[in-house]
Amino acid sequence: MTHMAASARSTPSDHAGLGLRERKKLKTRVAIRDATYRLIAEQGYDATTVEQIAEAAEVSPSTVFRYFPTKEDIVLTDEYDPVLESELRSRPADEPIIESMKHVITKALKLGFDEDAEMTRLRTRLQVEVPAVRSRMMESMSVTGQLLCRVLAERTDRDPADLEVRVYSMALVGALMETTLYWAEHGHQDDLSDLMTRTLDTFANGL
Amino acid sequence: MTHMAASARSTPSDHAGLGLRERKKLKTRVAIRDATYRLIAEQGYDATTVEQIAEAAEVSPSTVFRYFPTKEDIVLTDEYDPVLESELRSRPADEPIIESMKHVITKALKLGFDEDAEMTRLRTRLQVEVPAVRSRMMESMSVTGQLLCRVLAERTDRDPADLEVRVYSMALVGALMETTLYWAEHGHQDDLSDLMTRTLDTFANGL
DNA sequence: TAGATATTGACAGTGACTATCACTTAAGAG
DNA sequence: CTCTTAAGTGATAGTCACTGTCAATATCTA
Repeated sequence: MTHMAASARSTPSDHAGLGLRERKKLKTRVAIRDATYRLIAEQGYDATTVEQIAEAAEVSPSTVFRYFPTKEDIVLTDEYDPVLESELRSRPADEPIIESMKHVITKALKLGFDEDAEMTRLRTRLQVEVPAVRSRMMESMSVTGQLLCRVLAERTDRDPADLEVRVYSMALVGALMETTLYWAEHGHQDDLSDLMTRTLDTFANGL
Repeated sequence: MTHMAASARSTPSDHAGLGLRERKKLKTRVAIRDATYRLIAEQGYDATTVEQIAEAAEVSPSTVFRYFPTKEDIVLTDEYDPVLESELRSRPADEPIIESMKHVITKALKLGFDEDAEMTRLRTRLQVEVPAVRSRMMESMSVTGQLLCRVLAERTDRDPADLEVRVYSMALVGALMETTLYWAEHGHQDDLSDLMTRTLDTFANGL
């Protein structure tokens, strides 16, 4: 879901009664992400080195890479795919997929989005402006695509590895991603929910 | 079109009556690509450094980067987007887009593909196996997407920047790309034309 | 508290990519 | 044909993302 607009500063299931170790890890993770967003907002993406991020987050560069496999991932990583999946599964099984997506997306935007609109805007702006970030976002597409494959396969009683299921899923994910880019390219002026609705209608009915 | 299967060892409009300079450039370009494919086939993608490529192609590393912006581009770059565009435009304007795509793709596969099946297989295999290559391929999607936007906009008499046009185009390109991946993942055993036909049917009619 | 284990930082790489500059070589004018 | 101009090249020296290793430290468990 990185390619959509859901934000993710605080993880879905924040610090519960975890051990000290886990709590520290979470704190470090958040520290790195916050430092990254701050520095990038100040200096831009390319001008911000991992070393600077490490220093700002008060960890070593090694640690940064232990938490995030690549620099782009610091910006992009979120944990909303599982949420999306369970939300989709909670919709009636005979509802058309497009309808389900409309509901789920609208809900997701209402909830997760207002919560931290600033970061979502920065993130989507980077997706438009920084090739490396866009590229990584597109890779994340295939993960969400696989998720969709599973759900779709279940609903239509097919194999998730079927060509048809995979094609339909990736086409859909591609459509959603393009919508987010469109939104960001136009300065986040439109209402994203409206755009998504238009997208899903186009997807269902053709041009 | 990098994400599709069209190959491109010899450029479409090979060495005509170009000046000596142009001919040399073309030779260098081909030398770099051939060296790259050979080394990668022998040692794998990651184990092959740009330095090795430069040495094998008998140029300096600087020159390699003058010809190709990134290492992935050496593998991926092709020049078939313009061909695709003109072929698409040569179809009757009132033909459904999906039909046009079927014709154009089938034709492209028949022509450009048998010519150098070996390289096409290596290329698509790398798209599956090497994340960096897949990632770059996905970036090239958006270029082909824009191409499709132009053609579609013209046919349907809309603005190529319309959300609907963009969404439809990217969805279609995503579908085609997924098909190529599917083909490569299954060891290139299916007939790619058949797969593409199934894909376009799914795209037109839904799941 | 003692010992197993997880997490970290320091260090030393590798390799893709960039910028600069002098040098060679092809292209065009007279 | 030759001189000028500009294109193309190679060498060099960098930057920075990212990897691997190892010793030190912090947490957990018994």
